[in-house]
Amino acid sequence: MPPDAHPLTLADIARLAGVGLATASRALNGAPGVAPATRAKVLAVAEENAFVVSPDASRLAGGAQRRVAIVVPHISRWFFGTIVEAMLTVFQNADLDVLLYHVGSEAERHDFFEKLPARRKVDAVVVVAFPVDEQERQRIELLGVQIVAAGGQHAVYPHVCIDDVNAGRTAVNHLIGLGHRRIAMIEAVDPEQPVQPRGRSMAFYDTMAEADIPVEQDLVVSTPWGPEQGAEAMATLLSLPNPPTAVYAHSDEVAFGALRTIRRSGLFVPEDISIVSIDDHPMAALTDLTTVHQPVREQGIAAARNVLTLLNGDRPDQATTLPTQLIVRHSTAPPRAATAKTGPARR
Amino acid sequence: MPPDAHPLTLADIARLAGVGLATASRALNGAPGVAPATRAKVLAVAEENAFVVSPDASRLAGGAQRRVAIVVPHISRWFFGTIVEAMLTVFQNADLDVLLYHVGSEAERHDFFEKLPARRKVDAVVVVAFPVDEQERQRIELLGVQIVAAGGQHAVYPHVCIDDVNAGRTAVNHLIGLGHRRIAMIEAVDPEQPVQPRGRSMAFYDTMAEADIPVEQDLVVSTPWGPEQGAEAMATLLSLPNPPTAVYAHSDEVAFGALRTIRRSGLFVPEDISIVSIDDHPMAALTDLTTVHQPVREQGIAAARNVLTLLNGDRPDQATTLPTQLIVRHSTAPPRAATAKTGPARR
DNA sequence: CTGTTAGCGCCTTCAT
DNA sequence: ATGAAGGCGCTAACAG
Repeated sequence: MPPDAHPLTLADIARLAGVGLATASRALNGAPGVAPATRAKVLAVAEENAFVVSPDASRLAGGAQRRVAIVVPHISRWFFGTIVEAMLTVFQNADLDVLLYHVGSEAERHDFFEKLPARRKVDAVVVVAFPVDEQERQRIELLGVQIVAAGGQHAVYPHVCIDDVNAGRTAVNHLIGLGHRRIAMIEAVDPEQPVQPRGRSMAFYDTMAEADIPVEQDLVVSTPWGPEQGAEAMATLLSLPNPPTAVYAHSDEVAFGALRTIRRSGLFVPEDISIVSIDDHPMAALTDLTTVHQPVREQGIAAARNVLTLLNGDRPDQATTLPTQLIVRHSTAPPRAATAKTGPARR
Repeated sequence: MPPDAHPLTLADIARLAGVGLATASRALNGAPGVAPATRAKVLAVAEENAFVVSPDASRLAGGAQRRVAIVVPHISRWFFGTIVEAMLTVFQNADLDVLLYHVGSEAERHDFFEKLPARRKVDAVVVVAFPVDEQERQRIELLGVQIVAAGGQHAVYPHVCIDDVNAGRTAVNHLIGLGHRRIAMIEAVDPEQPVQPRGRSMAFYDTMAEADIPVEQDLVVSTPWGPEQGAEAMATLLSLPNPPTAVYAHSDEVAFGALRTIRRSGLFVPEDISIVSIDDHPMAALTDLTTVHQPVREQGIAAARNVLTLLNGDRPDQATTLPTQLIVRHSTAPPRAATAKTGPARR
């Protein structure tokens, strides 16, 4: 069949199905008030001709657009890529088009909130792992656009995330349980973000306090996210007069860098130094890194479902917190018998 | 200022600027035939009110949509995420909206080519690293949608890629130059794709032939992409009666798995066995993996620029091949002196 | 150079 | 349950 250079319009479908324009529209949109037989006929004709309603015209005329926006900071990183991939799957199954916006910097993010709502390009927006300030949120919601968060922090709109504090506590407690006391933390920060999530850091201070272990400020080092940065941070830690026996890193990717530094220094993991982090990146298994697993795909799926619910007119759960789980591999062990620390060396 | 629940329209801007509707339209679109002063005035008013033309209405009325589609197989993987991130940056700077489609399976891909053109949702589509068959291409081009490829193979539409054969040859020659003869290949394939890129495999056979080294079929193993798969493939290789002294892997991620298997077997890299691959994944540096670097961001940027050129009415280069480069780290070394077992076991 | 006038493809009352 | 008519916000001829 010769491909028609001119895509069919709703009018064509209506004619082919032998019904009126309005009826065809109602049928395609699943609107009520169409005889089942009529609807089936229209749907069949549409199917045959690979016809899909034009989202552009549809929304111009006041309908929904079946289009959502995903706003993400660093899509090339595993966490973000995975969560986006999961959401895409859900959205595509629901026949929603996805507009992707990358907001690495403050400026880009400002730009996004400036331009998107201005034209109602989408029915909903999903922000991945970054905060939206109250002004931005109001601006966008006033325009009737729904907002949902994935993989971030608590918020006033529906969001799905993990409990960072809890994950961090699990990691640190694992180290403490092994008998470590000189525990360092490599804090990962995003220099581009005006406000940093604090959960994973708080977890450290809280857990240490509960165990009555004073934290030395030298043992806490902040660094931008990334393996190279993790490597440097670890170098700083190792150059201390009295280095730590264990390290808690905010993220696996930071830990990977730290691991390299440790090994290049001629030290062994976990014999000389233990390391634990959060995420369970695919490379963690290959590196034998003990870490706290977080369900990434699941967060994306849940967030996408929230959008579907919202678009469906229902109210999704305000907060969804997915469970994390400690995965013990071989990067952690009791500290070298310092003096007489008879820790319960399970594992 | 109280955000207007009703976004301004072109008519509003025209009125505020004291000009006619058409003039405002022309001014905003950079169309010719507008007095500089008038244009400035319109632009100023638009700026003040954060007004942006509605792509939906614009395209409905026959204008461009300033919207492009990116079609990508596995966005959660480093290569794809990075290339998409690069393209996004370029597109956002050009004020183009990006529609993202994930096509993991054949079915999804079919779906894409079925529905997208049907409604002219975009001005152009970029396919990332997967082939488009002739029928699909024609279908889409007949509808006036431009098509461009990134990170894939040669094609009839503008494409940017690396020379896979050349990259592979570089890798294999490195091994041969070191003195290896029992060289294995771990071939990565995508079970979902009907047709596999052959460049990296051909490179192996060609280079071996040129060096007059017969390739034993046992030393070639195919596996789906992925670290775990690479690990298994390596296990197969190691269980051979006469294992290879060097391995050429199609991709770093596969090599990572292979590395683990080797080390878990108690063997040392590169003393006992050398390994080289292609990509230069960020973890390659951390793993001391010798690899052939390919410029990923650059491929994305070039492809995006091609789209801009096309949208601008010009013809971009039909083929852009970006250079690759061997990065020698510490996963490759001359083979152990065949008989004597005098390994300098550094590390 | 600038304003006026048709639609673009669709959804929505409003009738029938 | 269905058809007819108006208009969504904008661009592309046309006039002036």
